[in-house]
Amino acid sequence: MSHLNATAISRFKHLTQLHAQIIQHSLHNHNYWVSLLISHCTRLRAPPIYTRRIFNSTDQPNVYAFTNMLKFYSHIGAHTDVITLFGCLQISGVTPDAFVFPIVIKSFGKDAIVLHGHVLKTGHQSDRYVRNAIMGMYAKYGPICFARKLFDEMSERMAADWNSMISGYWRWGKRVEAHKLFTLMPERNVITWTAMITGYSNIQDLATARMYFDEMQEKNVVSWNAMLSGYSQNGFAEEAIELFNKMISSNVQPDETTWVSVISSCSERADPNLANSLVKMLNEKNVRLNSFVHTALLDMYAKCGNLEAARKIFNELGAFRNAVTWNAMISAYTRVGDLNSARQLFDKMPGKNVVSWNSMIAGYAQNGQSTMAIDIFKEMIKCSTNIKPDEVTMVSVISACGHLGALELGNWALKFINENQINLSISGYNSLIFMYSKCGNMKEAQRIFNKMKQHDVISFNTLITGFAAHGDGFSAIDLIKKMKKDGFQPDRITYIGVLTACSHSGLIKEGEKLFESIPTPDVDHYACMVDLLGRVGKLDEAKKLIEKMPMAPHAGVYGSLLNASRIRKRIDLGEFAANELFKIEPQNSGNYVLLSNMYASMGKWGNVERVRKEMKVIGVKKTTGWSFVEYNGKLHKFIVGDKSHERSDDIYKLLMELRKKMRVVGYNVDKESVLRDVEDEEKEEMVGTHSEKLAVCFAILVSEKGSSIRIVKNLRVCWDCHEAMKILSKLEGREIIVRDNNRFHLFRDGLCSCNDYW
DNA sequence: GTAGGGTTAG
Repeated sequence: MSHLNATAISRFKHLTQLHAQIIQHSLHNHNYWVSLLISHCTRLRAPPIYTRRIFNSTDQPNVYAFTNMLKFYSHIGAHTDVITLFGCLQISGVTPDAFVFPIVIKSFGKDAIVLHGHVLKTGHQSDRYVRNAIMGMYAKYGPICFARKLFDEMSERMAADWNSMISGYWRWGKRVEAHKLFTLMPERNVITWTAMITGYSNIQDLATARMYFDEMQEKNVVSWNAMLSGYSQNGFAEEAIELFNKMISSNVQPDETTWVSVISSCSERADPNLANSLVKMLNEKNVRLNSFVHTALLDMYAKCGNLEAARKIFNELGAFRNAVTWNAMISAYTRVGDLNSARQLFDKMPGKNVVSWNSMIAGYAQNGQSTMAIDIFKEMIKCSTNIKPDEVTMVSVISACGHLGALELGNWALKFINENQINLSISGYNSLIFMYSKCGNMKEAQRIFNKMKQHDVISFNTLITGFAAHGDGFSAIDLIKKMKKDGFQPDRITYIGVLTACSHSGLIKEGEKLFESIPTPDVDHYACMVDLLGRVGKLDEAKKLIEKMPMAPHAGVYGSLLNASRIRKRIDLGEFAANELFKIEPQNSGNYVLLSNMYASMGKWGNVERVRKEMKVIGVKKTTGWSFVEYNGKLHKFIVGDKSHERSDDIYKLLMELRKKMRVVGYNVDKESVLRDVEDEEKEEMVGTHSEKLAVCFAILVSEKGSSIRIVKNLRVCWDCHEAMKILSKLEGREIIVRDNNRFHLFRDGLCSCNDYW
């Protein structure tokens, strides 16, 4: 045994050399050699199974063997193995020494609190490292005041004690205390400074972080990485890349962590050229890449639009794939709208975590598949008991409910949030504001807004857009005033919202004043102004504004003019606008329909016919409209000509009855076309979609008498059905609320709340 | 044996 040489082992660079030694020598009951070999396994990153076999080869491991094995597990982050092995240690009757506790405390995480008493009993608290570990545990997991108490009780402190305390304060958001300790600390080291950089980065104060970075005397690669990741995680991609270049020219060798940060900044920029140059550098330097770097690269390729390269990395990673790798690939697919590929991966993925579910839910929600988003959320809470939805999940779900106008579902989701004590941040509350606005409940939307302790620009924009959809111009104007008073700078969305609100309430003076106040109005703001002028009947001014625009008008500009021309029956301008639209977007059927509706509303059926023929020649297909009603927590969807709904027969029967009833009260059914035969698809197609009639009938069938009827539809409420809803509201004696893409129309007693058809 | 830096989802 004597020729097994400790110095020789410490020079080994490869596991195979170690392996040869182990085979040559019988290691039974030789704890010294076992401990030594395990410590080299740690150094050489040996596989856990291999290392454990060495440990197991001794019948009675002593405290050194245990310590080194624990160290090995701790080093690779196998915390459950540390905990189990510590259990073995206690059972085997070996007395743990002071060396064991810091390792074990770290792996126990917040449960290490149970070890505190243990330590006191064994008297190990006199050991400075054990003391530091206990204090660090309280600093990390709280209560932070316990950590401070231990800190104050220390007669002499190591730098590590100060550093643990400082980063503990940062972790608990106590900037002032962290800073105070920093100034009090007698001998600050590189770790102290790095902790300050990270602290300020995490509260998004990059300027101060950079101040500390520039001021520190001695920097190592970790300090550079701290600054770099501060930039990259807060969206300062330019700064990150600049700092990285500086790092290279300062001759600091980047490590894997560096690459991860830089690559992720490059992903954010989505710049393929930059991506290529980074990959070139990686190849030149011939660096070892771990799975973090690979995943970052995968994400970078995906965000730069190279899905094949991303998938190639994914495939090549094979057994080295982890949950993050899978998630990155899944969202790569959802990002481009390839939900099928995303779903395929998702279904195959082992060990899904909350991010996997969130990616899939958000993927559906952002690609217009709100119903699917909610379905998969239901599946999530049904089949995975160990994965809890978090705020991100709920933001997607709530926003999906908003898009659907599904109030019952939205309330259910909110109840879920409360019952599961999910904390909401600003964006969580913003999604609630969005949902209630979209569901027509502005009171609740406002209540949530007022309840929020902090707002951001999006909070204001969401509520303003809600007011706009409800035609509440005054509230929108009040809100932009409050916004400025609170010190928020309105952005382009804010102005679009307020202008739209003015437009929907006919506030021409206020709108014009606001338009003047926009620092750099863009094409969308011009479109809003054209819409506003059009709605108040100043169509010629609208056309003049278009001619004066400093940029090329887009479809929205002419669309507004066309719509106004239709309402005001200005054939000349309508035809002008329509012709421009046909040039810009020849395949958009909506424009043809608008034009033909204009003709129809003036009884010019010949022209209607002409447009219809033109559509056929060009090959434009009218997109089918759908409407739905939320009933009993379920969404009931209706499409013209589709009779698959279970109550279909009753619905059509009711439609006939209503038609009779109308004749009795004196409406000309054919003229008003309210209940025109839905089988007449050709005419149906020309004058607009009437799926909402089916939806209304369903709602009449299932809802209580006297209650209001709420419908969501995916196309603009057209002239025809607008009239139909007015009449129906009178006939039925109740409110009908229709939400088309972003407008609310409240029909009551034969009138509509909106200003479209004055 | 202690303290500081990393990839994915809204």
